[in-house]
Amino acid sequence: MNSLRNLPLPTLRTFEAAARHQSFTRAAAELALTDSAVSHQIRRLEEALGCSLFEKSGRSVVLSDAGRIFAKAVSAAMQDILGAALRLSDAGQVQGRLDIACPPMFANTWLAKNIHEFCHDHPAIECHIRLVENQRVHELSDIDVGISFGAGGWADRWSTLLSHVNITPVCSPILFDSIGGGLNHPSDLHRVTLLHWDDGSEWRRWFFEAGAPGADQEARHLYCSDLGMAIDLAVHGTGVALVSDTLSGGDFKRGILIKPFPFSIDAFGGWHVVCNTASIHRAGARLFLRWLLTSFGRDIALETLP
Amino acid sequence: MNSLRNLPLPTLRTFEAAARHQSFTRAAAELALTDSAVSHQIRRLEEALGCSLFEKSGRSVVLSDAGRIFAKAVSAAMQDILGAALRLSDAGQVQGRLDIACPPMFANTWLAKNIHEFCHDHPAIECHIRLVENQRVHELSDIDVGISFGAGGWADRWSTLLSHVNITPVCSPILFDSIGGGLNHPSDLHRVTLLHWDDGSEWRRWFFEAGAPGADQEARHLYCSDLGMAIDLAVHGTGVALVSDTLSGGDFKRGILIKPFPFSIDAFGGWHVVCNTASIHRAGARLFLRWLLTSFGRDIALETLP
DNA sequence: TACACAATTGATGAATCCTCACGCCATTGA
DNA sequence: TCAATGGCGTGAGGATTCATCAATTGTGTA
Repeated sequence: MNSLRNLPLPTLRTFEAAARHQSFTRAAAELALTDSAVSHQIRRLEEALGCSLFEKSGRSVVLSDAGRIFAKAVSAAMQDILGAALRLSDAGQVQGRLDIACPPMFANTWLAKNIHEFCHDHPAIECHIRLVENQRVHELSDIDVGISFGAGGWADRWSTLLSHVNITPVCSPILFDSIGGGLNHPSDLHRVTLLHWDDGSEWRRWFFEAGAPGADQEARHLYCSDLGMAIDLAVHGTGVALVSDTLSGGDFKRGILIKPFPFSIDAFGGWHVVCNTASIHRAGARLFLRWLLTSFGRDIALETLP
Repeated sequence: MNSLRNLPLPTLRTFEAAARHQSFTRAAAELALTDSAVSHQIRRLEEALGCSLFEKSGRSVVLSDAGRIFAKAVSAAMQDILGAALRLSDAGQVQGRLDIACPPMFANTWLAKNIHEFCHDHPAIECHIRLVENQRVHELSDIDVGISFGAGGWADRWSTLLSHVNITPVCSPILFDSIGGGLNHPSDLHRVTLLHWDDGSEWRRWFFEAGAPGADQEARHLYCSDLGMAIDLAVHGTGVALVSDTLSGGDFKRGILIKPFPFSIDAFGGWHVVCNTASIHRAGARLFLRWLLTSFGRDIALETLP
């Protein structure tokens, strides 16, 4: 070893984790690798260094003398590098363009209210927010991060849940009053227009959960591509929308919307954040994801980042 | 950047070199890469960190503020890791088997005399020396390092020159005296047996350099696979060998061999060390190469190590 | 004795990395 | 002013490295 020209650097990260955990399995879990990958890497490092870093003890491993010496240096060095990288982030040094896509609904109710925090922390990141149909978030290839309502698990992208949503029917007081006899039972909804912001499955689930027959025949249906639009329609008395009981909290307070039924159901979908696989290694996107997930109290989800 | 899970570590080595030289080209030269590779790596690192590390200044490049901060941390960290790796080497911690192949000649005249140094410095390395025909060094796949006489540039292996060799004809005094009229002119050699340790080209070259016609017709020829064997044959008066004027220095002093002609020629070949491409990343082999090259005063050659 | 756990191995497939060829821009010198 | 040169950037390709899978060994536990 006369220079580190030939030291396989990727193995150092793995070694550091393995040394810290004194276990290949736990290191693999931390790094989102297989046990096998860790084993291979340690072996490569051992060959490069020419000495064994671990010794088998029973069915686990412990650091050898050489391993202990090396682990000390490596973990300190890694810490320093990580520290320096973090300092760059925290100092607002991160720059560049960040393209975000989300449905208008999300922009209106959450992003518009909160994004200033992110912009303040990272003044050199130039955010471009594109308001697109919920479904279209997954079709765009020229965005870094997207927010979308759905069931999760989209192909070719990393994604994680931002928040579950409890949905309940909402309508304007005027509509409520205009219905003879009010809305006392789910089946009363068959006489009003049902506002959909999806393909209709959430309403179907709601009727199922409410123990009432579906409204396929009798009720009128109006479909729109955005949850916010559905709320707007509800506000204007066009019909009853099935929306989050918290996102439109302000409207409830102001008396613009009311909840005719006292219960909510967990929506089939939820708000998810998705990230382009190409962008996920870039600092700007990662910072945004971190901020978003932290804001939603989903710190655990951060650890699933590749 | 929340962890260094996603930091591409190989780029750090490149960045460190580029920052130190303030030049991609010089960094590329140091790391034996192309300019392009360096450029790509820096770009990848910049994307991961989210900030530009270099700024263009005219047709060269200088560290940005962020770059300077990061370079400081990275170079220190790399130094620490390198230092730790070196400490393992120097502490004789390097272990494992090392298979070395060389012709008997080299083993007899040099390796046997000097290998104890290496063994002393690295007691945990188990050296296995295999004496094989010169040519066979390049055929063996189960060796780490080989030493061989030849022109260099063997396929699929790393190799470098250990030392040039000046060759001159040698024979025993008895043979010399037995020739009527002695060996005064190159053409006198046509009356003796020429001892070859190669395919005959070195003798041909010698006759050419000496300005004498070749000896293809008249002289007797004896071929053997080892230079040392040729010397032994010369010592026993079998013929005249064309060998290094230094490797058999002891024999000259003891009067066992004499040099009939006062000049030497630079042999076409030279002693080379070759290294298996699989072994060249292993510490044991690298330490051996370093020791060998340093012993032969070929420190420059170390830098050509991949 | 069977089972679960941890690490290892070899082969295969995927991702990364490097190079090549070209392009760009700034400096140099005729 | 116009090549010529030197240093860096870019996109496509091919080679190396890396990670995974599936099977194996060896150790401890029920």
